[in-house]
Amino acid sequence: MKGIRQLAKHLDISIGTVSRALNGKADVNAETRQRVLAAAVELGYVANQSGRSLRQGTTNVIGLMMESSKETNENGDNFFLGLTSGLQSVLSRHKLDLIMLPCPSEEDPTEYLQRMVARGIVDGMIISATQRIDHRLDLLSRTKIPFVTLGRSQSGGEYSWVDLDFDGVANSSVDRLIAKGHRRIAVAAPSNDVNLGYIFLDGYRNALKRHGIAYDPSLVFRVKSSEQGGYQAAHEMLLLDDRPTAIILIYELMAIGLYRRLTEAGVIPGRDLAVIGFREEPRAKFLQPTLTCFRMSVRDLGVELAETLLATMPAYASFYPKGACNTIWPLELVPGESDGFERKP
Amino acid sequence: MKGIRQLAKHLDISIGTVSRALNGKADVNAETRQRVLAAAVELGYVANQSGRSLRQGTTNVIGLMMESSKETNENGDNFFLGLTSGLQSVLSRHKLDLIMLPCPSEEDPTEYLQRMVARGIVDGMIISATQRIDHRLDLLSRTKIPFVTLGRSQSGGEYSWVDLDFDGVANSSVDRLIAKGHRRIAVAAPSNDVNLGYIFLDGYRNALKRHGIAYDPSLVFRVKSSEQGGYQAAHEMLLLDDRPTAIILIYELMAIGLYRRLTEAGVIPGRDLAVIGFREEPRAKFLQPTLTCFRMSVRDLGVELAETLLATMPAYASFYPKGACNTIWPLELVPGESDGFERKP
DNA sequence: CTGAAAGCGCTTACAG
DNA sequence: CTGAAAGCGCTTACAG
Repeated sequence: MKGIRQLAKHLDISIGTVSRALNGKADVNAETRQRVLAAAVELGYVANQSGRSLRQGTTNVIGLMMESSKETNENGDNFFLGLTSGLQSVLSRHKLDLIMLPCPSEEDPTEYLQRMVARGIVDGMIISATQRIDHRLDLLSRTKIPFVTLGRSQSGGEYSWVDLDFDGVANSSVDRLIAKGHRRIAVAAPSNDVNLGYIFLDGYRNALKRHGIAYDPSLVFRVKSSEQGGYQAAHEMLLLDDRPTAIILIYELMAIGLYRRLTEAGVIPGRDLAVIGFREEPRAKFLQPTLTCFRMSVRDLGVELAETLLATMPAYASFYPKGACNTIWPLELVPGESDGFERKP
Repeated sequence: MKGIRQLAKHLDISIGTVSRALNGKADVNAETRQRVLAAAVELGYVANQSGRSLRQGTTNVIGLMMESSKETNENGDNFFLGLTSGLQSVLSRHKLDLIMLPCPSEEDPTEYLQRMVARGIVDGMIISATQRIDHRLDLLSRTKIPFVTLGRSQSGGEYSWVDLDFDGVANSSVDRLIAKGHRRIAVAAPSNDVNLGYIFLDGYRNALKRHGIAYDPSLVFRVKSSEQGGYQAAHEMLLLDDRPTAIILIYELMAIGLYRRLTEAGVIPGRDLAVIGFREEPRAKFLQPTLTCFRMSVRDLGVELAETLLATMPAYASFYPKGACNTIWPLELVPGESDGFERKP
């Protein structure tokens, strides 16, 4: 005999009372509750999750799906570890636990998610790195499991999401560069189908149009979201006959590789080429000249994501009355020296 | 009605047969099995995990505990993301899933682990960043849940572990520096109670003794395992009257901060000070002069960890006959320019 | 080869 | 305030 039965026997009361005492139900004698609580600590009893879940239909666990692609791994993206801190600060208020579900790169993400959801180990899901077409969202909508995404998508119908303000970054970058006299402004965008690339490029094209500058596809470098991708973008740019005078990067680590390739070619950022990076990143802090980039709090983003998710879960919605919602997460420009020069006409 | 009951009704057979067919039991008519499998796919049926776990007493899930300290987050340690790839490649052979359990920094790690284990959501645990005294290991030993650690500890009694060869790194670093004429060799070691610091320092002291050099405590800088820690170590070193001529770092990102502080002071690595870094790291690749460091495959380490864990689990031990074991994981020296000069006597 | 039944550990109406 | 009992969804001896 083990579990709650053993504890009940040890206390010589019924398992029902033990359960009620442990779960903080009101209709338990104060003294009984104390005895139960004390015995639970003494014997190290914690309710078996499978038993609870089966009975209650909930697990009190929120899942964060991560695609651990080779690319992500090698570049050491600290984004997820930062997010968890903010997520947990909210979830812990409600005694919810966070688990990270790393999808193997060989496995189809939708099938992996399907399996995880069907097994019933989570009450809600957080999905990141949304693709433009992302069947995971269709799956979650169909299954009716509460979820929130970090990033928009064309899939999944109506749902709650939080996304970075890529449009804002594109606009303020272009405006800033044009104010300094630039007309040929390049972009290094992700080569995969992640949705943020599309949003950013839309913003970029609109911003150019606003300034009456024609869109030139040869100035859009589609590269990996990595340091290597930045190197590649610089490499391709240097091969152009009519080089751009400025470049905007859409991934934080690109700047490192870009600087390296530029340095090899004797092109100095901030003097020969204006560079605006994406998210401010500790690893890019050492760059010389300092990088103009955008600041945001990853932890606060985690808070926002968690609250948005809970708002869609019936059991917690009363705490977060905003309900289902879509949030554009702002980024703040941090001026550096990398785009500090005026372009002479 | 839902779950297996619904599926059985749809097929007009008993739930027992459905279960046996789905679980690949031998005593099922081939045609029946086909029908069941087809229907499961069609209706998107996957067995509820809580139901299975409760009945079987296993969850087919392996947990990887991570302490998401602020320090780790901000430094973007890609180590864990790299590990998961290797871990999963082994676990997936046995249809085991990996989940990452991020312990909030506010919470006591042992209590967090206790809760996760008692809930019964994992069949086995992987513990990293072992402390010299680490109550998590005592807990796991007591609970008799299969586990493996990345890193040794004085706690927990007999158990399986894999650990990097810190002693080897210390020895070959010291030997190498001494061969180049250095006598005053400093070390930047972690300031927290993580066990690897102790092991490394033991190796360092023994290596010095082997060469007849007295141990000088003022040459051991205890700093954070981060870029900032490297900066701090360099800073403290520069304040010394009798400066060392060489320094060994025990964390990969320290090199970045160290270089920065040295550069600020006009001290050139590889000319004025010999530097040996720890693990080879993409983010430190850009350093000039190139860093002498040690190479290892994080993915293969994950493979080793997973196989070591499975060897201790009765259900899988037959596949990994090595049984419980302790492995010292080798690192290979990668010569760079940072310690390339001969020290003049 | 299949079905009927027990039971994994819990929580929660229900009765007292 | 407490106990007895049902039942969450599954797997697995057991009987046929």
